[in-house]
Amino acid sequence: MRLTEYPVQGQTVTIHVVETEEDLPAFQEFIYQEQGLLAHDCETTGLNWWDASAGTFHARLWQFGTADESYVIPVEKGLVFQDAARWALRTARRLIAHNGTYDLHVAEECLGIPMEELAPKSWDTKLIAHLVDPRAVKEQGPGLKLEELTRHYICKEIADAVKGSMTVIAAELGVKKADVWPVIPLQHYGFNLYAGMDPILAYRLFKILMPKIPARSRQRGLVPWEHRLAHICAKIERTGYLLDSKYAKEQSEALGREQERWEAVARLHGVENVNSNAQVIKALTEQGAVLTKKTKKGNLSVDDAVLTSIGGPLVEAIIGAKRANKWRATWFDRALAGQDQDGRVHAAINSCQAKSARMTITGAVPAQTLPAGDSYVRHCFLAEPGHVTVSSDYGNMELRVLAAFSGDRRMIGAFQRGLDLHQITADAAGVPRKAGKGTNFVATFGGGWKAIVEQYGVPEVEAKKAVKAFWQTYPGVKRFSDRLQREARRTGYIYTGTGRRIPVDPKRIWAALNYFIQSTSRDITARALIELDRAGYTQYVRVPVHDELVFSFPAEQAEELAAKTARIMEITLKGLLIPVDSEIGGQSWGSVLDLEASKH
DNA sequence: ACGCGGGGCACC
DNA sequence: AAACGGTGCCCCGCGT
Repeated sequence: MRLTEYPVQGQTVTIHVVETEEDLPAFQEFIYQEQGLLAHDCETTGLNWWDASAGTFHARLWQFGTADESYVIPVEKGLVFQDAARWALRTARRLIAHNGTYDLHVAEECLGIPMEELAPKSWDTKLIAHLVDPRAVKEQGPGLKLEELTRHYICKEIADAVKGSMTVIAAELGVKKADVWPVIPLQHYGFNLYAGMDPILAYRLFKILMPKIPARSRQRGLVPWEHRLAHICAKIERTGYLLDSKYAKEQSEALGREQERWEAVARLHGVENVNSNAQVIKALTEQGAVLTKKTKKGNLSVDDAVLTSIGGPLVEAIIGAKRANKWRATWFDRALAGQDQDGRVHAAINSCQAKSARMTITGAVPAQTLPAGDSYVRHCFLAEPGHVTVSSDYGNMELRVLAAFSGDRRMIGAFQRGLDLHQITADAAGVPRKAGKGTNFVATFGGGWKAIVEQYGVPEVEAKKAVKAFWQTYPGVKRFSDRLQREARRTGYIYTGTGRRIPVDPKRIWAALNYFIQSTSRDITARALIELDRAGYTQYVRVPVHDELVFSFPAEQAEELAAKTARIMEITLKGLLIPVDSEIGGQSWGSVLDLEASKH
């Protein structure tokens, strides 16, 4: 056993590094003592937990700790150490981890503990931190990463040391930082120190953050609710999504050829690198184009709108090459790179991530950013053999949430009678429906007439009229927005419909309404996932996409299951239904879009 | 070599 | 009175 002492907040913490079997009794004694509440963490060879069965991923260290003591177990060394870690995880009555979803996957894949066993007794400091303050570091918030939270709530020096330690080790070993995890010697001093600190920090954060959870959030039950949701998302991650790798490869190659063709054309016109805006600006200026549009930082802009307005063969080549490259790399190559042994891909579903608590879905299935207009990319993702894809989405979710919580009679009445809200707004202003629709959406963002002009291509006169009409037509919405802004000005926060507290920047006070709408809407989808899980449907869920759930259902029961799950998803808020519409497609996700397109 | 900000673009 | 809300990722260019 190797002992290292380290100063934290004026106290000394002790890290015990287990080296041999003889060290294990002391570890077991520690677990017996502290089994009521234990923090844990693991270090692995990479991040692709789904590759464990392929032998290209494994756990190296497993760490357990309290506020001032931790044990580092070298599980890579052999079964006896794995047994010890497994026993400790099973013995603990409550577990704390930071971003514990990951550790649950690793415990399942590498130690054989079903996540269903650990999840009910697990607490995640990332979720708790989000309930306390969801802001990212770049908006002056604490952030959500362990290192960021350590910096904000514990101390800067330790955060810097932890962040810097792996960089130092990588330099020392002469490898890139990203490649250090599988090659660093198991007994490396700095590695064990870094690893041993993590559960200590997580434990301390747990103690610091729990009392800071807003009373209303706690009373409304958000703490267990978010944990339950995170576990459901972990199960969806585990299931993964079947990839049509043949199709993905074909499309990737076709896009690669297209990219090369366009790049050759661009070179003929003097642009070596189409992704270099500096080169593009230089070449276009030399051609005589006059660039006027500026970026946010005041540089010359060469975005799609600018390029399209100039036109010509060079512009065509630049747009074509950039698009082909981005689509190939972002959608097809990313999916192909993430395949497991069974040809499935596993998204990372960050169940509570954005300021509004919206999920983000990253990795091999970036579900929230897949092109929605055509089915080209979504054809990659397949329901199981013999299954079909079903997409169920909420209709007008955000506007209905606004109507329900604002209590605006006219907006509620329009939805209840099945009227066209966009037309109502348009008629009130005497403008085309397009301007009315744009206004309805932009108003919920806190936007003004300029946004409607830019986003919807509506003439300035119409946009101005429509915005004015919106606030006059829906006075309840105005009162609701004003009330939220007053609350935000007075306290710095708003509370959502589910009791979640969201900070509002006083310099952007108009955002209060959108935070309420966006976050409350997110919680409606989250509630659907929880209710579907209770009813046993999680196995069929492939991805959540804000106001939509994508399912893989056995073909012969698809209609029945689609109907049953849609009824579970639906909810009535203050008397107003948030309806769900299900589309039953073929095997691929893309086929649902094709079906919708053919209807129109 | 790496991190990061900026630009651009994919989405709800 | 008006106010564009929330993301992730690819790429470049620059600073360390």
